[in-house]
Amino acid sequence: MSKEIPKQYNASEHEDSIYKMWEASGAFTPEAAKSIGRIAKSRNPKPSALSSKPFCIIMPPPNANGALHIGHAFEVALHDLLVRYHRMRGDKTLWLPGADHAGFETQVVYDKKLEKEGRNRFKIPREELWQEIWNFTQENKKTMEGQLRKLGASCDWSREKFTLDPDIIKTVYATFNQLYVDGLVYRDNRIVNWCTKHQTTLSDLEIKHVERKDPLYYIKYGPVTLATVRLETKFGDTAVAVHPKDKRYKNLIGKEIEIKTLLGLTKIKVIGDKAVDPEFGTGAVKVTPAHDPNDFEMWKRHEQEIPGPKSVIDQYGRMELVSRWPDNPAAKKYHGMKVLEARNAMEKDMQEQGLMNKIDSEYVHSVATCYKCGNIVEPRILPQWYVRMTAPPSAGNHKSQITNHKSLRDIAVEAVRKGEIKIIPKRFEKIFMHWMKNLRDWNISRQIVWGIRIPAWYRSTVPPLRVRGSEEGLRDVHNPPQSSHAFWEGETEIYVGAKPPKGEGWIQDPDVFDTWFSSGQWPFATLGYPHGKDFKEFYPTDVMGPAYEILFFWVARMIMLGLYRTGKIPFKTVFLHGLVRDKDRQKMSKSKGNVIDPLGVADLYGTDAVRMALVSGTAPGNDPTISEEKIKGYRNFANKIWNASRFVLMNLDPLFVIPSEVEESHMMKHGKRMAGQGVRSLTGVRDDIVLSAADKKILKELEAMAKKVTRHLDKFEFHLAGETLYHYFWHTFADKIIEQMKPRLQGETPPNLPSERGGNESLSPPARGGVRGGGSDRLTAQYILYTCLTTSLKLLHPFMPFVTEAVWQQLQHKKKTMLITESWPV
RNA sequence: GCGCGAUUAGCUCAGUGGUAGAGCAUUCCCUUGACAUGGGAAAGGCCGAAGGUUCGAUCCCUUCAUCGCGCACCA
Repeated sequence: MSKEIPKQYNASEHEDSIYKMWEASGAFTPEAAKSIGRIAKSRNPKPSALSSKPFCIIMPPPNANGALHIGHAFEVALHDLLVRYHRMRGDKTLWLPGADHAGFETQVVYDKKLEKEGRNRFKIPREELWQEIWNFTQENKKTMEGQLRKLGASCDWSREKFTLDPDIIKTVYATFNQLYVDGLVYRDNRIVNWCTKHQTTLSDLEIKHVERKDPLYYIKYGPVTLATVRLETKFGDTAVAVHPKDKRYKNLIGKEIEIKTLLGLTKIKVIGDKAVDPEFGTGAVKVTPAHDPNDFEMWKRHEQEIPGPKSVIDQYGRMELVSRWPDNPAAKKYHGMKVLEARNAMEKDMQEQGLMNKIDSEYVHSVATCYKCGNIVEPRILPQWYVRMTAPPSAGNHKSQITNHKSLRDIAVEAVRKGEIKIIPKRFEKIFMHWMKNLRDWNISRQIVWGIRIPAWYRSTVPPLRVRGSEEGLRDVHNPPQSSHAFWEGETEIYVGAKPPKGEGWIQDPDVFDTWFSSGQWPFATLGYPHGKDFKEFYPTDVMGPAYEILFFWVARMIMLGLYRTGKIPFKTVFLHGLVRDKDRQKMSKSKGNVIDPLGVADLYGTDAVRMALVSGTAPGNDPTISEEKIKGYRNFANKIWNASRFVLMNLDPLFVIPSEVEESHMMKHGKRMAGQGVRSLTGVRDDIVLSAADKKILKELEAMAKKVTRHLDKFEFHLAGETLYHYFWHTFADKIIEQMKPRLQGETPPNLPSERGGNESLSPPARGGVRGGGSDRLTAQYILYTCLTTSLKLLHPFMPFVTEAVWQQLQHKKKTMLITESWPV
């Protein structure tokens, strides 16, 4: 047999066929637990470590807009590790894979692709564009499935889901409908984050605040001077606000003041609002409700006193003035300019006209930008759908399962506070709470094509307004069905439902859902809520393990929507992992050229090496660092496993020891000996094996190591479990135990004699085939090596599934088994 | 502004209320019958700073410094 085993472990020779073997065997399905349980039971009548309880992980569905990156590989390694461990424990284990259409993210990726091709999404009819992106994602999805297999993901492919599957959409629609009935979603026309590049609104989470240095202008407004950065929005001013108790301005509050602007003389009202900080600037601010969220709120508070919002910037971030001031030459001058362009022009003009007091050019503040393109977000007023986060369902028509009329936020906070949902590492619980505290209503409308279209219908008595454009007319850019601007003013009736109600004139909302609205329902949607068998068996799921960066985007929403819809938490444990960085702690990016393609390195060094390198050396929740050197190190470890196994295999006497019998019999012995105590030990043996005290110590150590690994795994301390195994296997098993057993395997060394390195070969001739006198000790040595090896292989399997299975397949069992469905040793 | 982390060997990181750990890198030795993708040895640290609690602190507490991250309606 020894001659058949090559000296080096060549991962690529084994991985594909092993994966096929696993997949074909049905080992990835929860039903495989039965056979594990049965085998384990036959060996151990009281299998304390085995259960038939369900264990379920829903895979965070990778975005179907590209290939898997190293971060996915990391996540897969962690999940697969957990899944394989629980499967071996005999849990009825389900790992449900999926892929995400990833609405806006994919739209952005596809926009770039179109751009490269010289095309523009706004010029492609909706259905056509949708079909194109559909094909694009289906391609990517196929690629990803292959990559997940390559990474060894032992997920149940028969249950795979896509976020645009009809049953998922049905669930999402039902949730939206229920929320609507409960008054937890509503449509409102208010100020939103608008990306002028992507031509869509963004949720508060999708904007990034960045520090910027901008000029702070002190401008004259009649009797007052006020400070502003956004000079260009002054055309949209509807009031001047001061603090109600500010002595400087007290006498002006409630009065109209006459001001001179670039457009000429006009009047504006002064209001008192305590949101104004008297310490800042001059203590007086302009109120521009159409282009500033604060000012919008301020207007809401003073709706009776001051005029409504005056929009002066269009959807592309250009000044839009002539429709309001058709005959004003100044309006014509700035009209059509980009915001910054207009600001600079106005600065100059105002200085010339003496309207500017001073400019503070050192002013540092933070501005909202689009998290994808980095462009400054332009606040605009648009009708959108919102999820009510902090207020309870409206009384009366309340049909939801939320008890005690609590808000979505409160039910989620409570679940975490009570410990029903545990977040690991714990520090993220604090971060979670902090975020939840500041939560505001969630805009779920997006003006893109790619996504789940909002099931809302409007009927108007007035025909929808055209979008107001520049004087030259609209630059043919606007594809009406893609935008919702037109609707609000014409909406007189709203209907929520997948299909339009009876009657004429109903138009569907052109917008799609924020992708997180639908993926927030992923756990129960994938399991077939409410009647699915899987839902009943596996919900609440056990572990949700995404990157910490989507704690708010996704995890928080899943908790809220899961609780809302099913009345139960969606998962018991949130296990957050970090972002993979290179060895200099740099974030990986294509532009830096430091990306490591997981599949590429897996081809070179083996999937096991990549997985182990990602899992080892980083505490949970921290960002792992990875380098080719590190992967090489674990490639060497895989080779070590291979060669230590090779040695053991070469030294097992085929006539004397049949591995599976040794194994099974020792397990059975234990079962008998330890029955009732609920603990199995590895030191019990067949009657024909005589263990010395030192031998027993080796086995005790093995057992202690196995228990330690198990403890670490149960506490999600994968790095510690991995390190323990690495050290045990290499520096205890290979370096010490094997060396110690070498002389005994030759049948000449009496038991208990400390091993000596065979310095003089001629004095210790090879004794293969067995020397009668030393037979028992030789058998004992084989037994010990065999036990240490098989136990280690089992423990290592969740970390390095391929090499361990490859070795396992070399063990000539009487009954052919697979390591993936073997039972956990302790 | 509010919040959360980090600071340990040259590098990347673990870890513990009681003589400080790994991998890689470095130096030296070993073509030994499982493996040179190997083996043996060596060197390397006031565990960010200052206080406090303690018999004892790298670890717990406070403050500070530096770095990172998250949240945020400061015009």
